[in-house]
Amino acid sequence: MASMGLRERQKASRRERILEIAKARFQTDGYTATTIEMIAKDADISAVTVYNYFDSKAGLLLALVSESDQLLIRQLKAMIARKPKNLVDAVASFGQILRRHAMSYLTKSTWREVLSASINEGSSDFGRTYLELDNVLIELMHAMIVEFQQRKLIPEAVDGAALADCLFSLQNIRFFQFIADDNRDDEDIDRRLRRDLESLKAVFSA
Amino acid sequence: MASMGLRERQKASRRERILEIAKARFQTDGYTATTIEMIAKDADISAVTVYNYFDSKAGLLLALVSESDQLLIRQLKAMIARKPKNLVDAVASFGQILRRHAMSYLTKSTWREVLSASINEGSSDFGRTYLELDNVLIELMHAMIVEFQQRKLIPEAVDGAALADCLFSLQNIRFFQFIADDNRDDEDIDRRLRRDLESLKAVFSA
DNA sequence: CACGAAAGTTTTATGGACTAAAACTTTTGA
DNA sequence: TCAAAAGTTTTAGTCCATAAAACTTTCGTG
Repeated sequence: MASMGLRERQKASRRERILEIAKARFQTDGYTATTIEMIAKDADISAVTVYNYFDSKAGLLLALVSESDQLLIRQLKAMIARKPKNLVDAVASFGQILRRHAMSYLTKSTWREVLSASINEGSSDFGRTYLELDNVLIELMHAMIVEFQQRKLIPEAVDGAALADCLFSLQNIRFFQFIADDNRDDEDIDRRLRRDLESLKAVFSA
Repeated sequence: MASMGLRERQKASRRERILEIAKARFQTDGYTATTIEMIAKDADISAVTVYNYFDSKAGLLLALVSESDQLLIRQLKAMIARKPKNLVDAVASFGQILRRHAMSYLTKSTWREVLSASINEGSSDFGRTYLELDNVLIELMHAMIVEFQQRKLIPEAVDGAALADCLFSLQNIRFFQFIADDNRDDEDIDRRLRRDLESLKAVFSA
């Protein structure tokens, strides 16, 4: 924006610069091994200034994660546009896209930092950013369900928003479990999520 | 065990002593305000020795949490013995007991420390202890479902173990959300969990 | 354009979690 | 009784995070 004063422009560009440098560092040295001091030195600023822009080291990480969101959202939209045949497949694909996207971006260990910080700092910037992110995904799930309703594969009477929230949450806790355990692979979780949905179908269709 | 040598007995009693002292400190001063140094000083040992017994400050906290488990399990068993009328009520009660028990024991802020550490340290002692804890609860949920099947309220054909895992997980993520947000109260979550189950019933009964 | 206020940055100092290594003490078993 | 094993303490250090004071840059206004 040309309307910004010098101060504002400097602030924005410095923020970008910190993010770029942090990203490079995280990728080459890993999250835990890179220190705030390193990032500050690379950026020719003091460590305290980094804290001026980001709440915490994990906050810096989240800012990077949310950058990758646009891509994830596009992938999910593409999947929805492909009109999955049934709800189980749709939710399973949703989860799979999320997991694969996550793994293409960060290691499980680094994701654990993100998730753990997202719980611990519910009130901070970090927490809020993360919640927004989830809300976007819930919205997508909702859009998907509405499509199913339009195709008459789900009754109109069902509360789409409530269902979206619930199915997203179910998918999300399986994502947590995926991230928490290094020995659990994508297919493992896929099977489990499908089994979840089949079990629910089995109880509630009675 | 009388068969233990002096060394082993000392080790066990010192561990107990640290736990007791930590519990007292956490209760009077709160989790974040108490330092490992304080606990060590109270116990007349060095801070490093505390780390010799527990992986981390959060690990100390978890050891305390798991002490309270026996009570929780008894409450859940009592609820199951009361033969709830339907699955929705049963799962909702399950969640409610968990939340109330949690709140009677620690503040949300302290629970956030527990949960965030449980994700971050999936491999450590901490993570394993926490997983075991969840498994016990899943087993209880399973027992409850088996009862429902015996009472012919759920078809025999349903995979009880899978369903238990799924319903527990759903309940659990709502617990996470309860803990993550100071402004969300027990009833709030109760409504949401019921709505989840009703939505699922609505889709899958078609 | 000059000057004071506002915003932003750096320096300095501090606290606390956690780790590693070396020195020391106690227990144990032969 | 004595040496090895186990456990503890001291010491020293790294890093995250925060606070306060001093300093520099930008901005709006007369």
